Amino acid sequence: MPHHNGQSQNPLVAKLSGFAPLSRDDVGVLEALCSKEERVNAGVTLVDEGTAPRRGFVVTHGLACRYRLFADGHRQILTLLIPGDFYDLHGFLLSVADHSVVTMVPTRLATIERGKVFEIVEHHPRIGAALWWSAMQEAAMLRERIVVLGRRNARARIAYFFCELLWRHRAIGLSEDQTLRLPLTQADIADTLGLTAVHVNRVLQGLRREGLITLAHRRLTLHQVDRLQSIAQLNQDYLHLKAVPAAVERDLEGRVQQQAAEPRRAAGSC
Amino acid sequence: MPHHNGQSQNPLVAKLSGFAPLSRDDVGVLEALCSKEERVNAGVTLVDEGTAPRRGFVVTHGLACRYRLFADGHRQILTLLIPGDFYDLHGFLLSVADHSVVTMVPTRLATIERGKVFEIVEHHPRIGAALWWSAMQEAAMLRERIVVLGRRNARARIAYFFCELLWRHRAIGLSEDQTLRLPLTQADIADTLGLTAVHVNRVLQGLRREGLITLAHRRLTLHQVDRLQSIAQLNQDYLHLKAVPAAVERDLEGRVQQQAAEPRRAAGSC
DNA sequence: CGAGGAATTGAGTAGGTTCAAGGCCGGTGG
DNA sequence: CCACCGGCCTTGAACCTACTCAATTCCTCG
Repeated sequence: MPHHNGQSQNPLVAKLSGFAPLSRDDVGVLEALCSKEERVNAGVTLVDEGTAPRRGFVVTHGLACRYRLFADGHRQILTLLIPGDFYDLHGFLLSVADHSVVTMVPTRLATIERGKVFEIVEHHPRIGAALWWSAMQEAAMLRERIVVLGRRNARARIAYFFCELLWRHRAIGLSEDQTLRLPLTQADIADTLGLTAVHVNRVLQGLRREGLITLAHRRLTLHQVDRLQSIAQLNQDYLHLKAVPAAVERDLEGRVQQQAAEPRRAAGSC
Repeated sequence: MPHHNGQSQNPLVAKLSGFAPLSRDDVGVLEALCSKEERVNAGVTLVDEGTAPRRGFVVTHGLACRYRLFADGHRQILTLLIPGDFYDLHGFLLSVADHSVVTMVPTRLATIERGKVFEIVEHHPRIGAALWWSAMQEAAMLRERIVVLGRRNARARIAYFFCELLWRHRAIGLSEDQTLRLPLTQADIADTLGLTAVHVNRVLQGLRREGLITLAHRRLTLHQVDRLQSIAQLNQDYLHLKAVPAAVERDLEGRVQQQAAEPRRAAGSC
């Protein structure tokens, strides 16, 4: 059972490998899925709230965000899309997008043909399982944001945000040590965390003064991750970014074998 | 093509019917799924953060909530589970629950056997599609909460919360007119919206004074839904609670037929 | 080198919290 | 049927976090 282990160059593979053990074949399929990259400038709207999105995509390089804009000019960033993250992977033809997506730096995408993912999942149950876990983790992150916005002050929100970013970047092999690329303005951070740019500025200065972070030239370094985690009141393992628990792996193997023995059975995943 | 239309007594059927047209057979399967009800008192912990949840369930009567508790005694309610809502329907053996679930009134549940849903979905693509849409709508609601907590004041948060509740209750046939059962304390509302009970109290008084709501004896009435929606800065149709767009129905029919013609194909759903 | 976005700083304000006390109401037991 | 009890709601006052508005400086990029 030849499973892929180390971190791939391909961020999608790296991310999904964290959720389920992928075979060499699985990896090939995912790499093929990302092969036709498209380059997009910074500030390009990929999905426009209120219109029907054309098709899904995977971010392979760069950075984008989902956001909502309001009449009064306020903005709320919902999630960042870093390499390996995707939008409407299943091509579910939303009639109307309830939020927009925009690139924040020059970015590369692989657009996904409608229906393609269903096909893949059918023949690659491990990919299906990984996508399921990925969706569950995404939901867990949304819930965590609700907690953060509902019950944490600015300092804790920012500490949380930085810790989350570090972990996500590590999961796709984009952060050796405690440093990562962060091409966000303070206004972007504010819009992510429900704060104002002015206040973000002041809190960042505090964190810098205490030697907890360095943030300059679009690079963020967390000097004391453990202290930041405690400021964020962060529950170490909420993120499901850890290796898939052994029980689940056994479960998956069971289903894979079942499928082999009984070809009609659906892959129990999408 | 005999599809079920009107609102069923069964809240799960009513809810899923809003997402995809269900056949008589589909409805029967869902009703069977909910047949073994279990009665639970108020204040019973169904899932305990930090432990492995035993199994998934559907709420058939009553009210529960997902929440997180903190060392300092603060609480954040993540989502309410009203009839028709479910927890871990797919029985995905989470190694550790990242939040707790507790009943808020005497409640009836149907517990779901592990693997059962995979089986059902395999043979009932319309149910699979409906569950997919349900999951997407749940994610949309989580995103909306992020917006509400990030960028709205207390008055708008509460107006939003009440509008959402009304719509959700209507979707399952639990609200004629503009009234619904709301057995929450002001502290519960505060914990849902990231506020304090004291402040919720003051804002509620304002809404009452303006004749916008009545909230007493565990019953909530919205007297001017349109005005409340505008206070909430609510985008009418974000909720995906509307009828499934025609395009998606066509798509579903396509896939259903495809499956009939080519039995090996997975149902593209779970 | 100039221009424009981003970061920084200051001062005043507001929305919401905190702490604390009192009143209401529903349910329970005598 | 009434009295009691505990949880919930209500009110007041002081405080504080974060916002707003505005001006200045710093960077970065062309």
